[in-house]
Amino acid sequence: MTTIADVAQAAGVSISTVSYVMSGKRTISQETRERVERAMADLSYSPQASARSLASRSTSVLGLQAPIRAGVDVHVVMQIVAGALKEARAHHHDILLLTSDDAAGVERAARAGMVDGVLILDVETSDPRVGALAELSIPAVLIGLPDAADDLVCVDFDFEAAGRLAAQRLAERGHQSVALLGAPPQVQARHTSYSDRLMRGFLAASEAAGLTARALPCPSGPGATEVVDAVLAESPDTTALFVHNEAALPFIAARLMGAADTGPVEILALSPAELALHVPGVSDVIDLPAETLGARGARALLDAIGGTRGPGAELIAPRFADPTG
Amino acid sequence: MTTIADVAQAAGVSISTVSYVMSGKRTISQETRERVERAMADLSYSPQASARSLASRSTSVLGLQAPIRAGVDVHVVMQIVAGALKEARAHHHDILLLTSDDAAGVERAARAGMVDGVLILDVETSDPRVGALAELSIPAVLIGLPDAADDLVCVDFDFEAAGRLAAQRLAERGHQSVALLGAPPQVQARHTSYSDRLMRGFLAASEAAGLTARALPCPSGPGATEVVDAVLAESPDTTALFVHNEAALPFIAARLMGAADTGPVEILALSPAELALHVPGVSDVIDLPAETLGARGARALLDAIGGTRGPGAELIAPRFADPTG
DNA sequence: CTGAAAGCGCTAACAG
DNA sequence: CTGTTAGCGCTTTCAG
Repeated sequence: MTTIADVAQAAGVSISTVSYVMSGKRTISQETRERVERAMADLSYSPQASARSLASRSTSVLGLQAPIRAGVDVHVVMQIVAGALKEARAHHHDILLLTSDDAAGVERAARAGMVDGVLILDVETSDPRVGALAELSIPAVLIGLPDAADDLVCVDFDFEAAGRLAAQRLAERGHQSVALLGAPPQVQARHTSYSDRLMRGFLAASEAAGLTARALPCPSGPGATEVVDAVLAESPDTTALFVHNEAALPFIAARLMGAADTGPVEILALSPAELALHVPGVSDVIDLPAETLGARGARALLDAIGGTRGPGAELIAPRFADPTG
Repeated sequence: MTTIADVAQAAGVSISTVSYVMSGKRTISQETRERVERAMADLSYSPQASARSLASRSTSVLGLQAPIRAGVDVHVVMQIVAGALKEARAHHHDILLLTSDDAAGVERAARAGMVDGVLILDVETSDPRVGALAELSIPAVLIGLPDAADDLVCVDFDFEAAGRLAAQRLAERGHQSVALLGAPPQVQARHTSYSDRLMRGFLAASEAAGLTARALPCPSGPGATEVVDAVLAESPDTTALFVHNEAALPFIAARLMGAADTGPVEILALSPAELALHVPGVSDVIDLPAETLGARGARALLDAIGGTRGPGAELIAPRFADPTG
C-alpha cells in the first residue's frame, strides 16, 4: 500500500504539498506540481478514502434508497439509478445502496457518516420517511413530490402537467371520450406521488376541455387487456386511451390493433421514449425522461451538499417524444 | 456528533472498553457491558465508519458492478441485486454501486480501500475484466461463469444443466422437434456466459435424446413473435418451444394461444418462477432463482473476504417451479 | 477483567 | 510558494 508519505518522499516535498496538489486548495508552482504528479503516477498512488473522510468529514458518497416493490416499473427505476450514478461519477462521487423501505437504514448510514447525502426514490404522497428525513443531519433529495415536503429538496417529472398535456392533445385531436390507464393497483393504493398527480392533471384538463374522462389502475403484463375490455364495455364511445404503464403498453396496443370488436382507439403513452416509440399501435408518446430525472436528482443532491441549494421542488416539464428519435 | 470518548466518559470506562464491548473481542464483565450499552443507547451513539475503517483497514462494504446494458433483463438484475443487498445487510455489510462496464472503476474502489470485495454481474464467456480482477488486491466473486476463471470465485445458476433438463423433459413428453428461443441478439453476440451454456446443454441433451432441436436468439417485447413465425415456417413440425427470455414470454404465449395457423405448441420457460408461472399458455417453468443467486454471490464474497473460501465455482442446480407457488 | 497510548493516512490550520 | 504539526475517531497492542 502506498501512502501520501511515500509520494511526498519520492517527490522530495512535504505531505501537505502532495495533499494540496490533489485538492487544488492552494497554489503550487508548476515544477513542484509536476514532480508530485509524476511521483503519484509512478507509485500508482490512490488516496485512502477512509483517511480522507476521517480528516475532512466528508465521504464523496451519496446514499440511494431505491424501491424494489410490487408494481414498480423496474425499467424506470433502473434508468433513474443509471442517471444518478452517471451524474455522481461525473462529479467524483460514488453511490451506496440503502435498503428500501427502511427509514432506519438511511439514518444509520447518515449517522455513521457513510454518506454526504441521500437520494430517495418512489416517494408516496404522504410518505412516512419525509418527517424522518427532515430531522436528518445530512442533505436529502426526494425524487417524487410528497404533500408535506416544505423543508426538502424535491425533483420530479411534472406528472400533473403531463396529465394536462395529454388531455389537451386528445381534445385537439377531436376525441370526446377518453380514459387514463395508469399504474398498477398496488401502486395507486399506496398513493405513490406520481400516480395521484397524473390523474389529477388529466381529469382536470379533460373536464376543462369538455372531454368525458375516466381514470383506472392498470395491471402490468397480459392482465392489462381485461381493463381495456372493461373500459370499452362500460364506455363504448371511448376513442382514445392515455396509458401510463410501460409493462402494459404492448398488450394494450396488441389488443386494440385491428380489433374487429371496437372502433379505432388511439393510444397516447407516457413512458420512456425508447420503450414506447416502437410499440406498434402507439400513436403518440409523452417522454418520461427517467435517466435525466436521476441525473437531476443527483445534481440537486450535490448542490444541496455544497450548500448552493435550499428546499424547493424542481419539476421537469413534459414534452412529446420525437418520433424520429 | 457523539464519539466513543463521550460514551466512555458517560459509562465511566476507558474508550478501549467501549470498543471491546462493540466488537466482542475480549471478555467484559456483565456489569460493565451493561453500563456501556446503556450509555451508547442514551447518547444514541453510532461509530464513525471512516474512523473504524482507517484503524481496522476494513470497510464492511461490498462493491457491486451491475450491468445496465442493451438486452439484459432488468427484472433479473434487480432481483439479483435485491438478493445480494439483503444478504449483505444480514451480515452488517453495505453495498457500493460501481459503474458498469468499467474495470477501472472496480480497481479505483479497491485501491482507495472503499470496499472489502467486489461482486461482478453479467460476466461474458471471455470477459476482459477477469484478468484484471485476478490481479486485484481484494476478493472478487463473479456471478456468471467465464472460460478462464480458474483463480476466481464464481457463483451461477447451472444453465447448462437447465438446458439438459429442458431437453429431457420435452423428450419425455413425446416431442420430436423443438426449439430454444433464448436471450436477445445483443446478449448472444456478446457471448454472455449464461446464454452460451444454456444453448450447449440444450442442444447436446436434445441430440442425445434423439430430438431435432434448434436454438435462436429472441428479441424482447413484441418482436418475439416474428421469431416464432420464422421457426414455425422453417420447421412446421415444431411442437415445443423452450423460452429463456422473460420479456418475450407473454408475447410468444399470446401468439400461440389457440392460433389457428399452427398445431398445438407447448411452451417451457426458463424464468424467475413468479414472472412466468401465471403467463397463460406456459405449461412448465424451470425457475431462475435470481434473488437466491444474488444472495449466494454475496455470501460467497463474504466468505472469500473472511478467508474461508477459495477459488472455484458454485452452481445452483435447476428445478422445475412448483405450479402452486 | 480493564486502561493508556500508539498509530491508521489524511486534511487543514499555523508558521514561515 | 512550501513545511510542520495537531488532530479526525477508532482499533489494538502493551501493561497492568
